[in-house]
Amino acid sequence: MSKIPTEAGSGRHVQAVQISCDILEALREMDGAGVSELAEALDRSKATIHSHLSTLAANEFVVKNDGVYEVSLRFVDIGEYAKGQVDIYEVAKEEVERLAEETGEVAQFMVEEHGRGVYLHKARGENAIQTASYTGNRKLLHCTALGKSILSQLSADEIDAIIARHGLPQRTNKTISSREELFDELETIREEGVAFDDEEILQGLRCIAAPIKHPNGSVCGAISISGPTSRFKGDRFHEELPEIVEGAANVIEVNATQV
Amino acid sequence: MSKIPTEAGSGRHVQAVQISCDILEALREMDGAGVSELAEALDRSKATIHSHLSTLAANEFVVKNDGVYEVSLRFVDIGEYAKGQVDIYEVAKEEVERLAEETGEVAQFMVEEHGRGVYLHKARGENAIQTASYTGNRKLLHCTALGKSILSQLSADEIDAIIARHGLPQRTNKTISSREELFDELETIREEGVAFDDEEILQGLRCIAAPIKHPNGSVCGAISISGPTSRFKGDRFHEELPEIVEGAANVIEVNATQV
DNA sequence: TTAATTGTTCGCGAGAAGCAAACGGCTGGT
DNA sequence: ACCAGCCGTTTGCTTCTCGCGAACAATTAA
Repeated sequence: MSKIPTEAGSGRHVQAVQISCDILEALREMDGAGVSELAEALDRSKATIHSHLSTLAANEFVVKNDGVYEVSLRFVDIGEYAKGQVDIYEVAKEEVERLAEETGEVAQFMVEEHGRGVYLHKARGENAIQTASYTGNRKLLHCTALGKSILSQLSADEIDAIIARHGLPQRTNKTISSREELFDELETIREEGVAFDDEEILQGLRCIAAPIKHPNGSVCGAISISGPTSRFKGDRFHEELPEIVEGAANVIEVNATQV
Repeated sequence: MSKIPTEAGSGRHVQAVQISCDILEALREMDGAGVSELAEALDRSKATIHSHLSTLAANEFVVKNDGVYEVSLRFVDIGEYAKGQVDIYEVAKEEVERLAEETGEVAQFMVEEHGRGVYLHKARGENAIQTASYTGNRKLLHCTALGKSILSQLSADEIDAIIARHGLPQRTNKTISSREELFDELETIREEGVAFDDEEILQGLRCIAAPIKHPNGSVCGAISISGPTSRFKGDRFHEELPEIVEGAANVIEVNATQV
């Protein structure tokens, strides 16, 4: 019933598939590449890379444009499908739009997968700042308000599994980087119902997030607003905005049950 | 230089990779599945499916939720990246939004890949009807106005390669389904600069599309508006709207060169 | 409790897949 | 124009992978 972050890759491993996965990752990293280039980067023979690329191309996962292989637009198709499979996606999207409009800031929606946070929607209000995150972007959970609000709803075992898998790497000097510190913070979040990010991922950026819960108590995502420290301070930061974000999360919870 | 639709999978084929591709496709088709289910569907042993799923999960291409495997949100990430790699994407997106606003109808943007058309953006105006297409959706080129306007800019060889690969299946009784008919139509499109779809893919649906060309003459996509026959008729259908669509295509061409 | 179904592990043999090397096409340099 | 070098593609060979069957757990149903 509960969503336990599955331990990665027990069972047997198919090497050939691993090579293709590496190729896809490299193609993305390198913004497209040729056979020799990939062979060099992955330390494999040209022949191997070539036959993998052929297979991936036949399945339309890569495409050859002007002699260089690139990841194909088929990922857009499957990605869009995967997004749609998240059952609160539509209502969350609507609420994110509304939240951005209401506050004039950046609003976002995140879900957890593989122990990481995945941004699924972002809307920009009138005064919205530029943020690096984009739809599909995967970030570690401990260093964002969205991530921490999701973590706050998981069991200690689940959290430990995530820490074991990804660690708690430091992003800025304010990033939480010890288990105790994190658990204390999560306790506070549970009490207040809202999570804050005070320049923990980027200097000058503050966020406020609230978890979105299933009727059965499990967490299915989080919603947030982000803005500059210059506008996110005082009562607005500690009272007004948190209330609005919490309200938005609540709206999603209510609307989701009606689907 | 020219973008010749590559003949699918010449070289050698990696069977193991093919199996994983089949699994991904099946998972999407079946909206998630278990090991036994997949083994049944793909006619493979449970052990094989299991080791593939392990590998795919370790690479975060699939995820196990409550005991069923599903395609993961990693596709959203890569898909978003792939979309961004299309160099006219941003300007086309803006223009699609503007076009929808101006006409009140559905506006869309498509590019070609693997001999198919891929919808990359859709915007809905005030009176927009519901259409089945969605971002990432892949459709054959011969049965939409968008697709035909792209085809109209390809060489006969390229078009023949696409026909050989995908055929010209009939969608409605008005769908173009012979090579000659298609080539005649494409000639007309080249003369007029705009393509029409008069219920060729769906009863009651009409579209107008225009190709978007690179300065070097190659086609890099198409833009369209769609609406019901009740509003798409007479002068509006034959004069006003085509002019607007062609103008939009032109705006994209001009803006794209500035990037 | 038993029975049935599903997920997971293991050993083994066939054949798949990765490598090296050679080939052909293209490009750029002189 | 020609050669040199690089890249993509193909082929044969050898090995080790990987797919299968079957046994073993784990989960659910009856």
